Amino acid sequence: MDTKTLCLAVLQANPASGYEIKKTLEASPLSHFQDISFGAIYPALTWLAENGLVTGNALSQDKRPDKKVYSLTPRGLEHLTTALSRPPAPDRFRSDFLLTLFLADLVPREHVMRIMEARIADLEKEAEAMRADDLDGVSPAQRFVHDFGLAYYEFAANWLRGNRDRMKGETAPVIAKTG
Amino acid sequence: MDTKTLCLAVLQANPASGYEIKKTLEASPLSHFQDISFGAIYPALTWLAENGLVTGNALSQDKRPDKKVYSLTPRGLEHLTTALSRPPAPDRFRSDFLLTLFLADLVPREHVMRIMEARIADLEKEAEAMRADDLDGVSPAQRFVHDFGLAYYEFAANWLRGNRDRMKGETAPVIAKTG
DNA sequence: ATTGATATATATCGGACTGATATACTGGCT
DNA sequence: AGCCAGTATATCAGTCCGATATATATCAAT
Repeated sequence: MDTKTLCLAVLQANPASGYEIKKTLEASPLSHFQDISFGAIYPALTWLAENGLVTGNALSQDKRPDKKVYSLTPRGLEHLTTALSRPPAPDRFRSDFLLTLFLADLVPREHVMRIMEARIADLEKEAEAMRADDLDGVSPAQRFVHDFGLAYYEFAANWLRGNRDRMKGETAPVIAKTG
Repeated sequence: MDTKTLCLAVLQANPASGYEIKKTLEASPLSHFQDISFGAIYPALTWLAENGLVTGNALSQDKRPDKKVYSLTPRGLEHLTTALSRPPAPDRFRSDFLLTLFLADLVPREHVMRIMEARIADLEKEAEAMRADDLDGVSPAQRFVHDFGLAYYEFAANWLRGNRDRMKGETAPVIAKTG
């Protein structure tokens, strides 16, 4: 989804500022499958406010920088549900790690095995963190997304652990030609 | 990786035109983890040629549009190996499908279950296609990436199949606040 | 006490990338 | 004859990321 829709998705649950939208998303199980940067959030919120999909209240805060808290309007909710009603785009899985493995013969094999170990450790750390997540008061839908994320990290870590020795030997790099 | 490096990665195996670079990547097991558009390839190739990382020969073809075939130079290979020697960026998993599941209460439940079935079917179709891949003459490194891709599709399809009934009931959507 | 790190908060901007579109020719199918 | 798919390059608007700037507050360590 684009940044606008993603902002609406977060605001649908609670009014929030741009900063809070990002932090909320990062704290949610959705963080493993969706991300947005500040550079995209602030222009998106301005656009959404100008077009009546959100309303913004500027809060002069006690001892903090000013905060602009945005709330979803009926039109914003309609935009969101319309977007969710369309068939979702295919998932996108981008991995520089697997690109490096694919071209493993161009770099020292120790380097390849080093990043392999590092990636396995990362995945296990991620899984460990998700197992520690507090799921009280979390809806079944959110739990479903959480559990899929956890299951993925466990799957990936286990698969790499069980297959890493296949990358120990020498190989001959070729990307097959088309036709 | 950026488009330039990805082009070099494909050219490292065989000289190719921009069009062929895209087709080659699409036919490779890497296609599940890396992608590039024509809009990025052609400017990248021009830059790479101007900076001596590739050499380009314009081929006036028999009965086809002209073709510019690019080859890797020693400097290009060096750029590629340097890029591969750096610790790879974290993987990125972007899923509008899981966003829709996360916000399942905002849309009719039948719609949710419909896209669930569709996604499971897609994943199984993808796995089926990969099982049919011809792996003769494919290097162990490429086979590794291929097998991980296949294992992922199988994992995802099986997990969703085993858990989809959890999405059948009603839920109450909330994205937890930070702090 | 002061430095440095971290957190809250918004904003802008260059560079990069996607997706759509334009152009142009070939070949096969109906 | 008409249409779609394939080969081939190129451009462009819209979008997004990552870095940077600005300003303030808190808290730990020196």
